[in-house]
This record gives sequence, structure tokens and C-alpha cells, in this order.
Amino acid sequence: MSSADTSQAGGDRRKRSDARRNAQTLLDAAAAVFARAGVDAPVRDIAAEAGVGMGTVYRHFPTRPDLVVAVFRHQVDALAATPTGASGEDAETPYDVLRSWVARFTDFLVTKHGLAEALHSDQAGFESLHAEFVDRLVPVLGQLLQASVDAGQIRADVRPLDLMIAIGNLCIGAGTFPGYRARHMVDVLLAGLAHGAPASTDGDEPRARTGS
Amino acid sequence: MSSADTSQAGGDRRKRSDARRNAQTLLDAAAAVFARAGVDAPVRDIAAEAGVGMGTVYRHFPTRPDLVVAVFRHQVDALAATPTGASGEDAETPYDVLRSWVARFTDFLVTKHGLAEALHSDQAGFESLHAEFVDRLVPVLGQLLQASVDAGQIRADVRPLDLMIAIGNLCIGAGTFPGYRARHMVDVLLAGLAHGAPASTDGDEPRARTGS
Amino acid sequence: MSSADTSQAGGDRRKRSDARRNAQTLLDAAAAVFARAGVDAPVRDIAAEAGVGMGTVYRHFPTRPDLVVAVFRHQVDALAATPTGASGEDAETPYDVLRSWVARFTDFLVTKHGLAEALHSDQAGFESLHAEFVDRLVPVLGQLLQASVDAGQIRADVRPLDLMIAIGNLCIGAGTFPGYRARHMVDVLLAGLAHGAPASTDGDEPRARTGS
Amino acid sequence: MSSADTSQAGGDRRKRSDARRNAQTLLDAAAAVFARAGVDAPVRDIAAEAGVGMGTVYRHFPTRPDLVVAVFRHQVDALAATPTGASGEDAETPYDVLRSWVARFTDFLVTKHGLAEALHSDQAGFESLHAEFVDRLVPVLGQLLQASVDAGQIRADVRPLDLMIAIGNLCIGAGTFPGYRARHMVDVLLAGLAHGAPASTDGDEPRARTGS
DNA sequence: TATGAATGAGGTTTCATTCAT
DNA sequence: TATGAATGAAACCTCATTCAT
Repeated sequence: MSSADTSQAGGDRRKRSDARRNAQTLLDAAAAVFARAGVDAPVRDIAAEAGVGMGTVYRHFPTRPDLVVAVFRHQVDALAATPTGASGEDAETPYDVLRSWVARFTDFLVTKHGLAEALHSDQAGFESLHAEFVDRLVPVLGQLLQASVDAGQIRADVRPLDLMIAIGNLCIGAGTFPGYRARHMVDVLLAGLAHGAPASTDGDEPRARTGS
Repeated sequence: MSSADTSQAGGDRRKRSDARRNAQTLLDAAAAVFARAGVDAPVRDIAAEAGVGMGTVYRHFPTRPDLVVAVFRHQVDALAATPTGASGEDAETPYDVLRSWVARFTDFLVTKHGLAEALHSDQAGFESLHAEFVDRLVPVLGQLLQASVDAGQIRADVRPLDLMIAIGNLCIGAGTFPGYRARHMVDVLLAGLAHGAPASTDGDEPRARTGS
Repeated sequence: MSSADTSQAGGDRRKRSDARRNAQTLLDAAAAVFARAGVDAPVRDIAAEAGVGMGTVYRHFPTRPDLVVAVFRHQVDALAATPTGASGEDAETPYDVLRSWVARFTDFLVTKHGLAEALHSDQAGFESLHAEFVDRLVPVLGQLLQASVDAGQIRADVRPLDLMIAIGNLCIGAGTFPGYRARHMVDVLLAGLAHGAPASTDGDEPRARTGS
Repeated sequence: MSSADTSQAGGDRRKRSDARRNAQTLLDAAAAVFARAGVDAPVRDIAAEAGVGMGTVYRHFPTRPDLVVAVFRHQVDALAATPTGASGEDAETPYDVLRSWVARFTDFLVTKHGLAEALHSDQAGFESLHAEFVDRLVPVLGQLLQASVDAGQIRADVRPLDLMIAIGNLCIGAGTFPGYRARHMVDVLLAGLAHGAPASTDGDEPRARTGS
């Protein structure tokens, strides 16, 4: 059947969409397996999860880093795509927006078990994964931070990269350690950000401060 | 027969010191290699680092978990040994003591690259490593936290285990990511702890407030 | 989707014959190596003998016992498949049939050097090899023995298991010890069986001849 | 103490006796371990069994074959030392003497589990063990056989080497296979020997033949 | 001389990756 | 194009053997 398709001009296009669907299937499968067994999981497992042969994995992602980066780029895209002040609610303070974005970032990391851990793999090719995160998300986070700083709602001595890594780190083990409450600790961290905010002169509620 | 006796008992005593030195060399080497290449580093590398044969590693630490646990127990011992309020300086508030202990914990983790990461290995046998940390350090941290809570210096909704894991996590990548300032983020986290202390109504210095 | 279906099912069928041939090659190679170097021969040697990589051995036979059992099961099948009184010559006495089967069993063991030895390996997994022989061949031998006993041609105090092991044992070293004539000794053993046959009075006393 | 001894002439002799006792201890230990775990048993186990260091094993038996041969030579000595017609009871026929010697041989092999198996090891150095058995025992067995043949009590077509190996083989697994009765099968083999004795002219009871 | 710690070769097994089908 | 069998490098671990004490 495949050969018949190939003989036609249109077959090519039909194949393409098939292949694309297949790539997506692979990304999902890889994400699932990475979450379950870490980024070093046997390729065979990923192929099995996707219900394809190992050769297919290699066809779509020639090297393992290619696959890994693809898996996470896919997910980073979703986060970076988010317009900074997305919701557009003007009642929100910059700090609120920051908190909201961080919450979504945290949810993301906590949900995709293994993702946070993966960011620290020193396997070959993971620099690119890293670059991905840094290049895409740090700017977003940078804007959010700056806005809050400008509003006098948070301290100014925390750099976007620091915060991004810190949040990522706090999410490690969220699904592994029974008692560990990653989200709660991220909250505490954000509270620490707010605390010591230059302008919290007259009151201590660091996260409130509506009037800029 | 007398000669036999001598050799049996004497041999025991004669060799011990050498063997012990060797075990220590191995622990150091393993710590270094774990830091450099993670806890899954080839045993061969550890042996090479220590300048001994692989067999020697196995003689001293029959299974890999044995070695790993030994490496970290050694280091945990040092931390747990610290008397809670050790320094005895009565000018310090509970929060000061907490900060000081956390700083030392942080220094420790940051210094021993790889240690923090190791705490998250899901390799067989690492449960014991975990238990080690939890069993030994969580109680210490628990006391420090409670004292600060009792002094009204920090919020009461953070559990010792949460904090320990969070600190450990924040230290991950300290030596790997060029720009990441782990110690700084731990500071922020502690600030977040202090912030929201029940009733720091009239001033923001979180560590003062004696009266509740 | 249709293409996916095809690849899934069709791939299965296309490769089978190759894989099967390979498995057979492995069995032969393993038999040869076991014969030459015993059942503990390095897997590497077996792979080399078969002209395949080591991984291939493990693909087909995940554990060593799997391979060993397969090698010998293959051979046992041939023996057990033999209909007891197969040849169907009705001129044969039960003892003749017994002798004939034993001769074939002996030939088999003697030919496949190392097989007899293998039956005594105490390596893990060889219980199954054992069971294989016992379960498959002892019943056959039991029938042959009983028939001869019933015909009064052999003594009744030898159990099938005894005989099977004894024959197997006598074949050990057949290919190793220059001067040892295993077949001859099996003959002597069978003569011993016949000897002392109660009272094959009227006929074909194989070699008993009670009344001189 | 040892150095003091060495300085004297007599010390040498005292040492010698110690060493000899030690060697004997080693032989016993090795025999026990070989029986328990086969001739490939770890040297360490033998040293442990003997209660000495591994170095001591190597001092007395520089190579493994040296030890193995020594262990069994020791035991072969006992068998070969037996005067052929030892007991000198004149009521016994040559066949009786043969049977009696074989029984002792069998007992020996059956008792020392692993010995029979060891004779078939193809490990380096075991040729010597073999030579040992062949050189020492085959002549003895040859005499016994010849006497029985001369007396017309057994067939003449079984060579001493054949018989020795056959008996040895029949003893394999005596301690391993639950149901296997090695002694019984040796009996059957001997019966086979007697049966068909060419010269059993006037009586067929092969073991009777009183008048030599 | 006896000890047992150290060595390191060698066997086992697992996967990443290639490639015939 | 997809498959999964085959490959072989690399890690593990176990002793036989050496040698400092």
C-alpha cells in the first residue's frame, strides 16, 4: 500500500502529514518515558511507548539530544508563547503577574515529572536543552521581574537566570519525595523575593502593594 | 602453634591502619568523582581517582550503594554532629542560628558538587542515602525551625523536610551553571521564611521581634 | 494509519524466517562450543562460533540457562519423539528394543560431546535441563524397561532414572579420554541388566541362559 | 619467634613439621571444599576452610593444579596402596576380590563428593590428576581383572582403563541426584562383566566358582 | 613464614546505534 | 519508509594471583 501511495504526487504530501503525526506521537511518548524513567531512558522504551520501531525514532531524531531537545522545546514553546501580561487584566500588579507566570511554570515542571531533573543532565547535547530554556524563558522572566522591581514590589538583587533555575530546582523531586511540597516552597521563595522590597516601607504585606 | 596465633591476631592489627587509610582515600576519591560525574560514575573511574585497582573498591564497599552511602554518611555525620544551638552565643536569635546552620549546610552542598544531585538518584540503594539525610538532618532542622517559630521570627507553615529538600535543591547546579548563585537563592528562600512571620507589625526586621 | 498497520504486522512476518535461521545457527554453535568447552563456555565464544555478536545471543536467549536448555531440549526432542517400539519390527523382543533405544541414546550422547557432562552442571538454570531429560526420557525408558521385565528378560531392580543417569554417565569422557570406549561399557551395563533375569525359560534369552 | 627458630639448626626441622601439618590441613580443607563446591572452588574458600591465609595456600601449592593433584594423589595413594589380593583370605575367588576392590573404590568416590566429577575437569593441570589415577590404579585394576579372566569368571573384552573410567563415571552425581543409586549401577555393571564370561563352562553363577 | 589487601583480567549483561529487509 | 535484529562498546563484578607487611 505504501508503494502505491509513493507512486503518486499526492502521496508525498499524505506521507508528510503521517510523518508529522508520527513525530508528535514520538514527542509525547518520549516526554512520558523521560518523566517515568529519566532522560537516559533506553531508546527502545521510547519506541515501545510510541508503538513504533526504534529505527523510526532515529529517523525523526537522528541523535538522542535531538529528541530530548525536541521534547522539551515543544513544551518550552508553550510557556514562552505566553504573552508576558497574558491575561490582560489590568487589576493585576506586576508582582501578581509574576506570581501567576511562576505558578504556571511551576505547575508545568511539577506536572511533567522528570523535566526539572532533565535540565541538569550533563549528558552530551543537553547544553542545547539548556540554551533552549535560558534563551526562551529567561527573557520573559526578566521582563516580569523588572516590572515588579520597577513597581517597587520586589528586591532588585535577583537575576532572571537565578530565579529560573531556582524555581526549576525547587520542583525537582516533586513527584518523587512523598512529603515534599514543591509548590509551597516556590511560594516561600517568591515571598522572599517580595520581602525586602525597597518600597515596603509602611507595611509588610509584600505581595499586595497595589498602588505602584 | 604459638607462631600461628601471633600471625592470626597480629596480622589483624598490623594491616588495619593501612586499610583504613585506603578506605578514606576511596571515600575522598568517590566524593570527587561523584561530584564530577554523578553518582552513576563508573567504578573504574573512582578506582582510578583513588589510584587503586577496581577490586579494592569492591573490597571496601561490596556494592555501589555501600560506597555511595558511605561517602555521604561521612559528610552527613559532620553536619548532624553540629549541636543545634552550638555556638552558644546568647546574642543570637533563633533565626540567626537557623540562618547560620543553613548557611553551613548550603556551603557544604555547594562545595561538594554533585552531592545535592545525588540526593535525587533513584538508583537502587539510594533510599538509604536518603534515609541518612532525612533521619539525621531533618530533626536538627526541625529544632531550628521550631525555635524560630516559637520566637515568632518565621512563618509556621514550612515543614523541616520541605525546607531541607528545598535547600538541597537550590544547591543543585551551583557548580554547573555559570551564572547561577545558589547561596543567594537560599538567602531569598530564608527571607521568604521570615517574611510573613505572624506579626511583625511595626517593623520589618524579621529576626528581632521577641514578643509574639 | 493504514500504513502503520501494515508495517506493524507485516514486519513481524517478514523477519521471522531470518531470525529463526539465526536461532538455529546459535543452537548449533552453542552445542559445538558446549561440547568443546563445557556448558560454562564464555558467551563470547558461542557468539564467535556462530559468527554473530554477543548481543544476538542474548536477544535469542536472554539468560544462559535459556540457551543451554534450548540447546539440549532441541536434542532431547529428537530422542523423546522416537516412538518407543518405533521400528515396528515385530521380530524384536522387548530387550532388543531396549538395546536399540539405548544404543541410539548412547550414540547421541557420545556424538554430542559435552552433553553428558552438561547434565551434571550445578549452574543455576540447569535444573530445567535436568527436568527436561528426566521428564521426557525417563518415561520412555521406563516403558522399555518394563516391557523387558515383563518378558522376563531383565532384572527388575533397576529403575528408569537409575539407568538413564548411568547411561549418561558412562558416556562422559567418550570424546575426551583417548582410550575410553563408552559404547562398550554401556553394552556391559546392559548385559548386567539382562544378567540375573529371573527366568526367561523358553526362548530368546538375550544373554542370560539360566540353565547352562 | 620465628626468627629465633630459624637461627638454630633444629628450628628448621621444627618448622618443617609445622609446615607439613599445615600442608595436611590444606589438603583436607581442599578436599572438603572440592567436594562441596567442585574443583573450581575459589582459592579463598579453601584458605578459609583451612583457617589460613590465601598466601599460605600458594606457598604450599604454587599453582592450582598442584593443589588439586595433591588432594587427590593423597587419596589415590590410599587406594593404590592396597595390596591387590590384600586380605589374603583364600576363600575368595578373583571375582570376589575384584568386587571387593571395586566396592571400596566406589565407596571412595561416592563418599568424596566431587571427586568423580573432578576427574573430568578439563582445567589446565588436570591431566596430571588424570595421569595420577590412571598410573596408579589402572595397574591394580588390571591385575584384578586379569585374575578374574584367568579364572574364567568374567569376560575378557573389558580393559582396565575402560572399567576404571566407567566406575568413576557411574559415581558421578551420587550425591547430587536425589534418586540415583550409583552403587547399585556399579553392581549392575559388574554383573555385566561377569555375564558372558567365556569360560563359565560348568556353572554359570559367576560369583560362585569356589575352586580357584 | 603467613597474611590478606590489592590488582586486573575476564566473564556477564545492557543498550545505543546501524542496517538489511 | 518503518522495522527490529544485529552489533559491539562499556559497565559490572568476581576471583586467581601477587606482594608489602
